[in-house]
Amino acid sequence: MSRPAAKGRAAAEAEVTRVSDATLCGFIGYHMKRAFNVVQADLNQTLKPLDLRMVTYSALVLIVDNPGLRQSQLAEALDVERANLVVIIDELEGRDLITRDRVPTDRRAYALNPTLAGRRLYDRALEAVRGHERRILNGMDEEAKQAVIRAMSVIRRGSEGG
Amino acid sequence: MSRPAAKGRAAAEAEVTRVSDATLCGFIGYHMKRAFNVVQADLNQTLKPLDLRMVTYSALVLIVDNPGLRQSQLAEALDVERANLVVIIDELEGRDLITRDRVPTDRRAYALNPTLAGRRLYDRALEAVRGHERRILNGMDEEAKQAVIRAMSVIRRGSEGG
DNA sequence: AATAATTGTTGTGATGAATAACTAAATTTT
DNA sequence: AAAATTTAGTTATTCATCACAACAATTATT
Repeated sequence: MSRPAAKGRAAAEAEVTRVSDATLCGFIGYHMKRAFNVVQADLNQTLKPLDLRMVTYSALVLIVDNPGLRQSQLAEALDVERANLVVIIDELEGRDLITRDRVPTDRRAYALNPTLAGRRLYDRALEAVRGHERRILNGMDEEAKQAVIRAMSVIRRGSEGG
Repeated sequence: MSRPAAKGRAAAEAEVTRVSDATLCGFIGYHMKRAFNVVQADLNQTLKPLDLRMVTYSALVLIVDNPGLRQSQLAEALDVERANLVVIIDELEGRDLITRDRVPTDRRAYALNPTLAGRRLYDRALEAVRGHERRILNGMDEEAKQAVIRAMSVIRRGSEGG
């Protein structure tokens, strides 16, 4: 329809010197993926000295901010399967960053609570991640940041209310 | 430092009714991840009827837009390992969407070219993905879109020039 | 000619996410 | 109260993805 067919045919014979991603650049999702790859890579490097990954970091933050929450609540908040959360919690508990406390009123459930070491690591991790964001956003002004947050929220909302 | 310790201790005893992700919401990366998850899920659903995944779709687009490019060029453009690109190309070739043509001037290399079926699927996929973006962006104005693209570019650039 | 580098390929191991099946405990139904 | 259903956490399995090493064929370098 809109694609100039002649160009494609002609170019097929010649050498491709510079690969054009112009079509993909027309999509927001493409830009998001490329940018997020960068963010993820840098964040994981940032967290490596603290022996944390993205998920363990997020889990720790949510546990410190919401002490006493259940594993199922955390799983839902993190958007991971309950089953897959187990190993994450195992890791944090094994490092004495959190405790699994039985809930007297519901003996099926565990209440997750941070230890002192967990809170200390939380503080260190938060500082590190703030630095990471300063680095990757590289002087982006506040207005631009807010615009991104608004846009991301629009995308997230859209998936809820079908 | 800035965290009100008393709140954490007190709340540890009570039930957690609503899980707060306020701390994580302070980070752009968190919003990006959550939003990108939505995008990825919807995009994969969108491409499923065409038997395409994100990577095979991107690969097809780049091959149609850059006919004759080498596998190594495509691998670099897609940011995947040459080794891992092989199976992707195998799939597209197996479905007769592209051809691997030996390059006379360099008999190590293959030139990737779309078939007619490949170009047809390209057109259909592009239309589908445009619909997908319209859906997830849900009436976001052009200015906001451009702001996102600019911001994502800032993040991407930052990772190149160290 | 000898050596090094490049292109595509194969295989493997680590990782992550999705699923089913299970135990224990709570809740609902009968 | 007994039975059935649901829920919380766990285990194991499968599957896809990805990084890495090693390799053959070809080209480039010295």
